[in-house]
Amino acid sequence: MTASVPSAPSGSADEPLGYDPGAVEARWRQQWAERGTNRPDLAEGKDPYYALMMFPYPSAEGLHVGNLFAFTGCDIYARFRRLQGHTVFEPLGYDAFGIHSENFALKVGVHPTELIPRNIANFRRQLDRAGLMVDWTHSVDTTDPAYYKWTQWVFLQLYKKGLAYKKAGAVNWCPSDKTVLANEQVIDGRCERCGTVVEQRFLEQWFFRISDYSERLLNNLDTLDWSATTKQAQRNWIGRSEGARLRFRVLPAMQDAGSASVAVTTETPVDGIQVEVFTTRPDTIFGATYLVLAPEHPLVDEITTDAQRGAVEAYRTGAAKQDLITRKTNKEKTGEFTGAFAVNPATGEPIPVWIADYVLMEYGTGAIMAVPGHDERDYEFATKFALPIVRVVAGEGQGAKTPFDGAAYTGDGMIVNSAQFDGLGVEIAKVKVMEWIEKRHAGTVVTNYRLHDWCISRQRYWGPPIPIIYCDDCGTVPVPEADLPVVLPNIADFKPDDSGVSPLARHEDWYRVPCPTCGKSARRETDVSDTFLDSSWYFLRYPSADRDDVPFDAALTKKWLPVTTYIGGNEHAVLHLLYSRFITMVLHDEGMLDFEEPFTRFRAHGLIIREGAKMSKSKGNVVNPDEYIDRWGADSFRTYLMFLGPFEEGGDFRDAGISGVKRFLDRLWASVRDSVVEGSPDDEVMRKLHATIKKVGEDIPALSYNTAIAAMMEYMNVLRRGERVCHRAEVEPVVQLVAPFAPHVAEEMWGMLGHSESVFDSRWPGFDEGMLVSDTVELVVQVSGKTRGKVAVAREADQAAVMAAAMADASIAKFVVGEPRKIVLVPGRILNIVL
RNA sequence: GCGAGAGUGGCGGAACUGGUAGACGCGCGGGACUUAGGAUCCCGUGCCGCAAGGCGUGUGGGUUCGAGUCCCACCUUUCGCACCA
Repeated sequence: MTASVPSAPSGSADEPLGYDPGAVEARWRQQWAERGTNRPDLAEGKDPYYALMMFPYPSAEGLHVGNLFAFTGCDIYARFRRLQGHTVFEPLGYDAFGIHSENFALKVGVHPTELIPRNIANFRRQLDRAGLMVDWTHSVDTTDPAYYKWTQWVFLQLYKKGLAYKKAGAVNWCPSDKTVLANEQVIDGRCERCGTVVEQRFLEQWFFRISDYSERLLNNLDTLDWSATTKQAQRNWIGRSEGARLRFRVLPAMQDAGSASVAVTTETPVDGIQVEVFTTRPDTIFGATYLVLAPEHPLVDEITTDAQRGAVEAYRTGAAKQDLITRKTNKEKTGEFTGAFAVNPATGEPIPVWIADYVLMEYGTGAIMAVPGHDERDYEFATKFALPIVRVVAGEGQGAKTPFDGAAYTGDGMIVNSAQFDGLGVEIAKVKVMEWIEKRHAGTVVTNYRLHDWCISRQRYWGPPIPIIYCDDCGTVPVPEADLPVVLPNIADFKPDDSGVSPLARHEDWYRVPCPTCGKSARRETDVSDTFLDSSWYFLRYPSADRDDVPFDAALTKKWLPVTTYIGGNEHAVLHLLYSRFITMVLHDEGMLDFEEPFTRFRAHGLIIREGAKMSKSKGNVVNPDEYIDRWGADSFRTYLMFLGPFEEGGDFRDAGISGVKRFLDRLWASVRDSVVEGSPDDEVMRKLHATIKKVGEDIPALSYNTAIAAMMEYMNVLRRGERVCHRAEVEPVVQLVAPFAPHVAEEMWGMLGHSESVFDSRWPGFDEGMLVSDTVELVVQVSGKTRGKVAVAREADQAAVMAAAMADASIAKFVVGEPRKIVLVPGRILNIVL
């Protein structure tokens, strides 16, 4: 490519400024493709840098500006690293399986196998003109059998390790999507996708034992360079709490509960029925005045007395029928007495056993010891049902007999009414009580996690079939790896029904297969897997995307992974990242990966809003990238997106704003075009240039793109002040600074400066520290803390010299009446004369 | 309720370990060049005031020579989690 100056935009022959982005960008897209500029040598490249962005779901609406915002942010970072000398791998693919695609296909009546390639083609067209440094020779499409073959392989690795299991259980069922949802997909009792109230159903589901990894998933967070909010979100989700499991012996059914105490001994707690509870407050055990079981608790039947059976059954039926939304939002306490009593292992007293829906079967043991004095929920319940409330913790100014003032006391304090533990602080008491409990075999210290196992089966069509075959003789048989992929058949009737099984179950010709072990007629699993499984390992696939013999090549993986920087949306801060970490840990434990955390650095980008409002189709305020790129060019569009606000916070897209960015690029382009090599660069301009190189080089790694752009604009203002002719040395480095943001026009300008190689094969400019300091400095002068002016003094000027300079300025001196009480001089910054 | 964050001009947003608040851009006002300009260039633009000057970073206190920045109390708001024992 020789240096060339394109003709001025059409219809404006006298146009003094401004390039034609349409022509420039098309030319450089073609150049990049021909030269292979964006294809790193994965095998040989030095200093590898893996820049990953969350791959998009290729929707029918096309690329969203939010996608482009994220991708551009990642691309700028990647291009910057390349300019610094790294071999940068920046892949992109499509997350095209899942309910979202399938529902859309159903809505428009087009089969997903037709729809998805069409959407992908459109995405690719849009992505191509966005100027991303993507290596399209290493892409993935999760719906491609060449990809999901290995998704199924991942399932088999977990299955082999005993980490995939099938379990019948209560699942969340969305009556609208007609499918099972993961707990994570239920928000406030509603389907996160369609908002329909979720029902409970009992189905056989495949689960992954992610809960076995709770502790590692939690502890490893400390080693990761992730934003604090993302780490916190993961911590909350994993939900570790330290506590204890305590066993309460249930007394045999009695006619008269009042006489129970005579039968109580605590010496033989292992006999008979016991209820195990989870608590984080073992220190309050002396205040446990009743037990509560979840309505679904398996022991309820056994312990309920004949007299109470009717009432208990009625309550359980009511609770079961209740959908999750009422159960979780209705805070009014309800419950029923089982008629049974258990022994408080600390006091030896009998306490009633209740059932109530405020106790959840999924958490802890599904049973609690109620300490109404020191737990708000228990207090409310005890008040409503007239159960005894005992104080066992006394706070500041409280004693053993201080009555409750309408609420539980949940604060810190001293243990009271608890025999030998009286007088201890709450934290010490937790330890001492548990020592005592453990000695008496009434319980153990445990750590509890909220994280549940990951339900990966979906009774849907548009996903990878789970590679399992059921044989009457051999039982559950994994599909041999050699037989992968289990190809998703192209069926016309892919609409789910409420039978609780996948549409694939209607196709015997597909599911009827010989058993891989014995050869007898057997049946395939007809469920498909969760989309989150597709995306839990795709980053491993990219470098090896052209290999069909292995999921990921060992040498390439060793070289390129873990991902150096991962950029994506906060909406995936919990699930996708957690699942990816889990799968990576499992493969690590199998010896297939030498790292257990896939993403060394993760940053979540912010959200783009439009004119102060959220973008939505219904409001009709969605930004269509095509229109803006047509009008302003991709370079201006990219740079404007980054200029809106801090990358990690997002910004407010206003149509008017983009013109300022185009003007900036036009000015730079004109300065380069008109630059000369004769003479020498201006000192002041060069000082500003070096300061700008420093600032941009610091801002980009911090993802502070908006201020980097502002710094370059500021430099342009200095550079062009007085319409001077620019020296080439004053503009050449700026082309490199702007290149990550506006890659096409940067290439164009680089060519205009006489370079034949891509600007991205040049090296990021250095700066000279010596250029950043000058001999004189401007010092702000304050009088009693109020700014009154500024004086120019030598850099090393001492206090006397600075004072003299200040007093020489009449507009400052007039405020200094009398003798200063104190003079504060911060060299290079400020002089404060205190009167 | 718990956890994390955020409140700065007409607007988006700057401000390093406390040191000229409002960089940069939009918008707006004025000017230049023009038949014209939604093109380009220059100047101005926090508020009050003719000026000198005063007032200003959600509110009220505090620390300091000096506070957008630190401390205390409160208000508003965004995002997670939420009957998790």
